[in-house]
Amino acid sequence: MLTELFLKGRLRHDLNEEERSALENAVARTIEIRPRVTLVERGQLIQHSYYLVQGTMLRHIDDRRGERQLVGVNIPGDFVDLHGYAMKRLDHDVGSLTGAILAQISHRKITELIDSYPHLGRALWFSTLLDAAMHREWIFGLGRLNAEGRIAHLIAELIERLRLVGLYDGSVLPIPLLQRDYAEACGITPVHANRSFRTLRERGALRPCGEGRMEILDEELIRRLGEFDGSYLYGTGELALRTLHDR
Amino acid sequence: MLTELFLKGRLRHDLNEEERSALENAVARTIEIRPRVTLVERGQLIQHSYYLVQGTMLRHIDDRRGERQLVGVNIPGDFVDLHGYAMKRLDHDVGSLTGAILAQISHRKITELIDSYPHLGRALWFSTLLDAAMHREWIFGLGRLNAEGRIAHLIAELIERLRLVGLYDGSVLPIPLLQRDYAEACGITPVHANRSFRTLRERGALRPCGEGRMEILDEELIRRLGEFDGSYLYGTGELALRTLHDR
DNA sequence: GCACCGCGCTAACCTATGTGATTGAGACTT
DNA sequence: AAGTCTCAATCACATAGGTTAGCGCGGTGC
Repeated sequence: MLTELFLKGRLRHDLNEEERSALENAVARTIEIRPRVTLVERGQLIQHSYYLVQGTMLRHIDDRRGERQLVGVNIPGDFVDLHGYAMKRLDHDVGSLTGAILAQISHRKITELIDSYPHLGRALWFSTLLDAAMHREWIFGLGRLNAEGRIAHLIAELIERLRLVGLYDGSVLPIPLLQRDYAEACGITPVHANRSFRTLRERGALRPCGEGRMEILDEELIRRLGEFDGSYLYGTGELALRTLHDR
Repeated sequence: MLTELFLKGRLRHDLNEEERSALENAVARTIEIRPRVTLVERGQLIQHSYYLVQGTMLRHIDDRRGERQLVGVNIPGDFVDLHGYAMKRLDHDVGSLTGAILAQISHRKITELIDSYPHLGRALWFSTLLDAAMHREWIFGLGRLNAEGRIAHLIAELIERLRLVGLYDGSVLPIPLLQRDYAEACGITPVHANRSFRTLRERGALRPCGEGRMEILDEELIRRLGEFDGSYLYGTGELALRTLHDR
């Protein structure tokens, strides 16, 4: 099943079988793309959205000088541009970090899904609001943490999100971000990202383990340095749904 | 009419009379609150959302040490916590900057609205995605601009948003943010916010004009310093809807 | 086999921003 | 009238992070 990870660990148990298979059947086709290619460009009129089945995608805004600011990272189970459904044009670019497999769903189908399954509609809405919650947390990190904390926060978030969808093995962060990518996400220079990774290494928090991946040695420390509290991911914790969604 | 500013300058002409009056009739009551009070607290279970009729509201995340990071500013025409409809608990606090008037709409009513007027449902969704687009732009600003640029970007955004809803008179920014508020929004210290305002003043970009308000002397300069391009507000410009929304 | 290139890594130096303290104006209390 | 706040405005000093340059390693192309 392509969409089995959608909202996994979140509203999962709140989507019934009918809704889930309707979502599954809405997929027009799957596409496979290579690493570091652009999937959706800012400003382009879109009629489909993409659900990420495998791989990692990056979302970014570029400034005049071509400097890139990451505004989001997507992992399997995420829609990468569902907000494009209501917006029709994105304000940012979406591209692959690794090779990736995506399921394409037309906006027409999404309208049908929402009309037929109002609760699924709210789940789709919810998933775009999760993005917004992550954005807010990134704003917090950029505004209040130093470089080391920002990197730690990002890593802690990725670990937690991977864990929610069952893709974290407890030791290796399976996302091959370059130090440049961390720099572009954290609003620092690659040189300073390197410095920060050195101190993280020296503290025994993590170490590189080839192919751009990180071995996580002390997740608790990473969370502390990043002042990370994952409740904003609405998986577990104080913000998660504790009662059945109002259907 | 309470909700006349909702999506004004955006999808406005895309809401028909029936939808608009349905929204208007969904308002249970209006409340008035005083300056600098909390309206919705992080984590609290909510059953209503609030639409801002008058005044300015601030949304913020606080860290362990009580340091506050603003994650959004709301002006009349905005829902301040519509995302609470799908999330049930907010990941951040919402409070007033000035005295404010808000229209309360119960989540039950919102469900009815969406079920009866699918297009209005998408408009509501769209409005929460506008928030997300602003979040992304703030991430960009925090990541890529220096202190002066961040302040300029924030001011340029506020001007543009006020203009879209017809609340900008072309010269005074009618939002009495303190320098501390700018600092909390821009991830800098109040001392540095003060320095940055001095250089903005010296450049002839703006000047304070009492009650915490700013007189805008050179909007073009402010936009340039903040690398501001308002298309992400989906009002005018390359991202705005140019065709009728798919109903 | 050699040249190249991207990436991680480091050092020396410079600058933007943080820190801590002080001052004065205006509003509000008592 | 005196005391107390809060906020804008500074200053002197400390430091996180930017800049520029360079090195080595591994992959890739010729």
